[in-house]
Parts: sequence; C-alpha cells; structure tokens
Amino acid sequence: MPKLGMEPIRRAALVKATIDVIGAQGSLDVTVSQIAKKAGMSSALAHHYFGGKDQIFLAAMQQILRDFGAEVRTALRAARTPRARAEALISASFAPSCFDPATVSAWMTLYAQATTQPEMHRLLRLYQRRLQSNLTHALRPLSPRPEADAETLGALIDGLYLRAALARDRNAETALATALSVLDRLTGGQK
Amino acid sequence: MPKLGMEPIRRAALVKATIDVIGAQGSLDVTVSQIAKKAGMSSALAHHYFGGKDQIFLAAMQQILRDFGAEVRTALRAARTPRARAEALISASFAPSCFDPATVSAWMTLYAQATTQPEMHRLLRLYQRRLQSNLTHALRPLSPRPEADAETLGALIDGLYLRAALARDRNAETALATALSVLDRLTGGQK
Amino acid sequence: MPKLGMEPIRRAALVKATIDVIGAQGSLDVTVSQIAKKAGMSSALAHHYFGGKDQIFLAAMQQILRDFGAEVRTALRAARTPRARAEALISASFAPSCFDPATVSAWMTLYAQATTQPEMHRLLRLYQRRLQSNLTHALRPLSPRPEADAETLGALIDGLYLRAALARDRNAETALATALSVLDRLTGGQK
Amino acid sequence: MPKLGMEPIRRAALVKATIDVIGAQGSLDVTVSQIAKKAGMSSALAHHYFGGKDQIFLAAMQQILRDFGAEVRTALRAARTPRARAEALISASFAPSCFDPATVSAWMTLYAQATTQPEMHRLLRLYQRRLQSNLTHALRPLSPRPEADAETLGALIDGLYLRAALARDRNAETALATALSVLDRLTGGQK
DNA sequence: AATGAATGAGTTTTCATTCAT
DNA sequence: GATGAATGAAAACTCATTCAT
Repeated sequence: MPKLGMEPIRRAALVKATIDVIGAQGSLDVTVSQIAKKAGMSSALAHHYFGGKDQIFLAAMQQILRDFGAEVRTALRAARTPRARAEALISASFAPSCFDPATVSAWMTLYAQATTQPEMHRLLRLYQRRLQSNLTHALRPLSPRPEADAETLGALIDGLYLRAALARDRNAETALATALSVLDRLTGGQK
Repeated sequence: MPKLGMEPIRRAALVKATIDVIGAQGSLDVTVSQIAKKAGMSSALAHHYFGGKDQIFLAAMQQILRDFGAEVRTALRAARTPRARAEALISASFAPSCFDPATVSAWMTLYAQATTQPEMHRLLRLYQRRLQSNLTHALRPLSPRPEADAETLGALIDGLYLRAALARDRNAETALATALSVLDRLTGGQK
Repeated sequence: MPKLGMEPIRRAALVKATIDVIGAQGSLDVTVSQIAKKAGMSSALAHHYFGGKDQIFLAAMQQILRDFGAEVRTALRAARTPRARAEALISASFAPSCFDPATVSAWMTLYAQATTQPEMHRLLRLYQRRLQSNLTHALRPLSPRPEADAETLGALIDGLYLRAALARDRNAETALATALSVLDRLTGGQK
Repeated sequence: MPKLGMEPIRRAALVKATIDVIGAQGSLDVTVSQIAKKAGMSSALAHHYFGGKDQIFLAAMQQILRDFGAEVRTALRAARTPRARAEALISASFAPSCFDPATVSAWMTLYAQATTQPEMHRLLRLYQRRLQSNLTHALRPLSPRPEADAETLGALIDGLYLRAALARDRNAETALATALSVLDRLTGGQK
C-alpha cells in the first residue's frame, strides 16, 4: 500500500479545524494560527496547502455547503412523493446541524462576504440555485406555478433561518412549522 | 469663547462617513482612519467623540435603522386602509434606498456581528420586533391569524431582501411582487 | 476688596488634584486631563498655568515636601530637648500622612525620576540635606560624631520608610520603633 | 529542519537590551520598539517571545535580581566566619555593578512599579526576604537579637544605596563604610 | 480668563505571510 | 513535507499640547 500523500489529509484537517474554531468562538475573527494549531500543524503549513487565509475560509464554506447538500440528498432519497420531497427540502434547512454555532457563523460570514468576495458570492448563488431547482422539481406536480412558488419558499426558508439562527432561544421547530404551513397553502394541502 | 457645538456635527459626519466608506468598499473591513479621513478629521477626534470603533459602527447601524424607520412611518402615514398599510410596510423594505450598496453592506454586517456583539444583536431584534408589530397591526383586520401571518411575511421579506440584495442584477421589483403576491394569498385578496 | 487673581487658586487646585489623582489610582500614570477634571477645569487651562505636565508634577512634589517640612517644623517647635528633637524628626518621617497612597506614590516617583529629571533630583537632594542638617543639629549634644550618625539615621529612615511603605500591611509603628532604638544605641540612651 | 532554539537566545537578548536601554536613557520610559531594535529584532518578535511589554520588563527585573543573588552567593561562599558573611552581604549591596546606571534605573523602576504591579511587588518582597534571611543567619552567632538587627541592617543598606545611587558623585565607599560601622556597633565589634 | 476643538506623534499589539533549514 | 523564525504593515487607541474664539 503506497503511503498516501499528506495533502488531502492536511487540507481536510484544516477545513474541519476552521469550522471548529469558528464554532467555538462564534465569530469569524479567527486567525490562521488558531486554525493551524487546532489542526495540529504550523500556520506555515496551512499557508503551504491553501495559499492564504481566504482560501482556507472558502474551502470551509464549501465544506459546509457540501455537507448540507449531502444531507439534502439523503433526505430526498427517502422521500417517495412530491410532497415528501418538498418537506424533506424544508426540513433539511432547519435540521439541528444547521444551528450549530459554527454553521450559523459560517452562513453569516458567507452573506457578509458575498458582497465583496466573488468566490463567496458564487458559492452562495450555487446554494440558492440548487435549492431553487430542487424545490421547483418537487413542486411541479403540486403547484400551478412551481418556479414562483419555489422562489417564495426558498426566500421564506432563508428568512426564517436567519431569524431562528440569530434568536438565542432555539426555535427551529416554530420556523419549520411556519415554512410547512406555507407549503400547505401554496399547494392547497395536496399530498 | 471657543468654537461650540461641534460634537453633534462631528458625530453625524462620522456616521455618514462610516456608511459611505462601507458602501464604497462594500465591506466591513474599514478602519477608523478611513472613516475619519472621509469625515474630514483626524482619527483621534473620531475616538474622542465615539470612544472606539465599535461604537462608531453601532451608531452607523442605528442611523440606518432610524432612516429606515422614518421611511416606514412616512409610508404608513399615507396609507388609508389596512391593506395599504401592509403594502406600505412591504414596499418600504424594497425601496431603492435599501439597495444602496452601503445599506446592503451594513445589513450584512449587522447580521454577521449579531452573532457575537450583544449591542448589534439587540439592534437587529429591535428592527425585527418593530416590523413584526407593524405587520401584525396591519394584518389584524385582514387575517384570521395576524401574528402568524406577520411572522411569515416578515421572514419572507428578509429572505427576499437577502436574495435581491446579493444578486448583482437589481431585481427588487420581482422581490416586491413576490412579497405582495404572498400578502394576497394570506389575506384572500381583501382590500 | 480687589478680585484676586485666579492664578494662585488655579495652581493650588491643580497641585491638590494631582496628588489626589495619583493617590486614588496609586500610580504615576495619570493624565493631564484627569488632573484638570479633578481640579474642575479644562486641561488647556492646566497647561496655561503650568506650561506642561512635568511642571505640574514638579509642583505637586514640591507641595508634598513643603507639607512634610511644615510638619517637621511644627514637631520640632514642640520639642524641648535635643533628644526630643531627634525623636520628632524621626516620628515625622513615619507619620500617617507619609503613608497616604498619594504620598507613597509621589515619593516612589520622585526616586524614579530623580535619575533623569534634574529638577526632581534637586528636590530630592533638598529634602535629604534638610533632614541631614536637622538631624545633625539635634545629635550634636548627644553624639561624638553627629554628622556621621545623622547620615546613618537619615539613611535608615529612608530604608525603613521604603519597606514600610511598600509592605501592604501598615507597619509604620515597627519601623518607627526600629529607628528609635537605633537612635538609642547611637546616643547611648542619653535624654 | 528549521533554525532551532532561538527562543532562549532571543529572550536573553531582549532582557539584556531592556537593561541596556533603561540604563542608557536612565528612565523607564522605554518602548518595546527601542528594546527590540537594541536587541536586533523586530518589535513583533519581542511580543512573540514575551507576550507584552510588562512581561519583558518583569523578566529584566528578575534577571537583575538573579544576577545580584548570584553575586551574593559567590561572596558568601568565600566567607569563612559569621562576621565575614555579614560583611559579604553588605559589600555585595554596594558592589560597582549595583551602581551601573542601568541597574540603578531598574531598581528605581522596581520601587515605583511595586506600588501598583503585583508581580513587581512580589519580586521586591522576594529580594527583601532573601536579604533578611541571609543577614539573620549571619548575625545569629554575633547578635543577641539577630532578627531585629537584620531588619535594621537591611533597611540601612537600602537607604544608603538609595542615597549613594542617586548622588551623582559616586560615594559607594562611604556608604559601605557607614554600613560596616553600624554592623560593628550592632555586634559589638565581634569577629 | 477660559475652553471646546483638534491633532500629530507615538504606543502597544496583532497577524498573514515568507523564508531558511 | 514541515516548521520555527521572523517581519512588515497596519490596526486601535492615547495623550500632551496648541489654537481659535
């Protein structure tokens, strides 16, 4: 068995460490040194593998979105009806993992940085398009205007998440219930 | 007799400069020196009048929310029916001034900082509660569940704003239309 | 009655304020603004009357030494014998007023600044010469080597004060007792 | 393999530079930049190795006391009789190295800072206790009240040092002679 | 006489980044 | 592949001092 290149291992460790550190201190004001230390290596090595702080951050965001995407896919796979698929998409957005402090901070960072950093902007758009496309597909059999309703639902999800994430009292359930009730209205309660 | 009454002038100038600088560079990574320079004074004076960077920021955010609040009140005053009041609230959220780059950056900053800075968190909650209260009041004659619908509309507005603000192509109108159409559905189209 | 010039009043207020502020915060790291505020005037006025921070400090030190000198003279006036005079000189050095935090800080400052600031050095020498002269005079009828013994006693007083002042547990009495017992030995217990 | 083991070297260089700079300018108002420059490195590195200015200062003071302690131990080792030990302790306090401008400034700084900085206070107490203990031990066979006499001698040494150090005309010898003569009196001239 | 206004020069401190080994 | 060493550049903040009124 050949000795594996360290690169993917190191990169993964750094990405995980980034998310951990952001979560631990609930803020994006983390230093490369903190991240590298958490990942068990020198900050010089972090630079070596990523080139710079921005890219480490970017990779961490990508990872979070990738994780989220995976959860969504898993949920979708288990859903047997269009209605179930729509519900799965909504539920995934309010899953406990989405309210992990690290995830919340990362999302807020993403929003804030999307105004200036093209890469972050691209990432955010990617997430939005994917959600839009998934929702549209699920709503097609249920709604006369699937695109428009998907847009509405997507925005509603984001807005509800924003509020639930920033409220100290974890009311993810309320947010979820609200979103599902809107789904009901949009689809006339069809299953 | 010394030159008198500069404090409010300087403070206002600094607040304006803060918004300008954030808007101009589309990012929250602005320094006190940049702000002070833009406001035509030394950074020392900025510290003298505000005490520190955080407080300058806070004052700027408060100003933005105050401006927004004023616009909302003006719009409400012209509205003669509950329906018109609801529309006014929604329209105000998608007014051109809300899409000014400085305003957008400020909002994103607010979201990002609310996770850690208690003052910013308080400010954001204040905005949310005010919107919620205004919407509930407007919906009371139109909806059987005014609180729940206000919550839905509030979150929808935030979500739509987020998307419209971050999309480079200015589609505030689409967002507005979407929000109004949801208002229609929630109220059964009553006027 | 002519309206008195403000100058002496302001200067006195500033000197007092300086001592107060140093005492209150137990450190020489006080700003002109703090002092001026305490004295109820603007820092600009403080500069106007004193020319600069160093001079304010110097005046404060002079005041402390002047106060100490006055106490010494009062004590000497009440002393009827050489022995009583020597005791008065020693007692004055360990009077409660000498252990006032402001006084202690001022003395330490004086020592520290005497290495560089000629004015402070002069002031310290003045104090030392005066003590030396007073002690010598008091010891002349009691000791075969009044100068040498005065030197010894003077240094001992300084050393004991240094230790008592820096010890948190106020042991001025012990220090005083030690000094007096050495006086006894030097003079063979003569009264 | 990176260059290794610089930490102790850098730390030692910084400590030495601190003492040098304080000595050269005879004042405690030295900046980290000055120290770092003298030590041939960037101020950032100084912070990296020490964490902050206060800790650099503290380390410098500790070094001075350590050096002094070493001199004392060396002198004690050569002393064969109690009397010789007492003389050694006294002589060490008036050794030429104690009158090096840097050392004098450092001592004055120590006194001045001991009123506010707990670490400095601890350091000073440590020195005082060590001297006290050494003197007591040496005086035990010579004096009926070794503790009290040690206290007297210790304070006398401090007071004489203070005066000699601050007098521009180097009269360390006179101070030493005075201290030794008091030792004689306290011990009845025993050898 | 008095002061609010204003600042320049300086301080400590932080950190992403580079480099020699 | 890996790291300790090192720094430049910049940040926030402070304060004695000056000035116009």
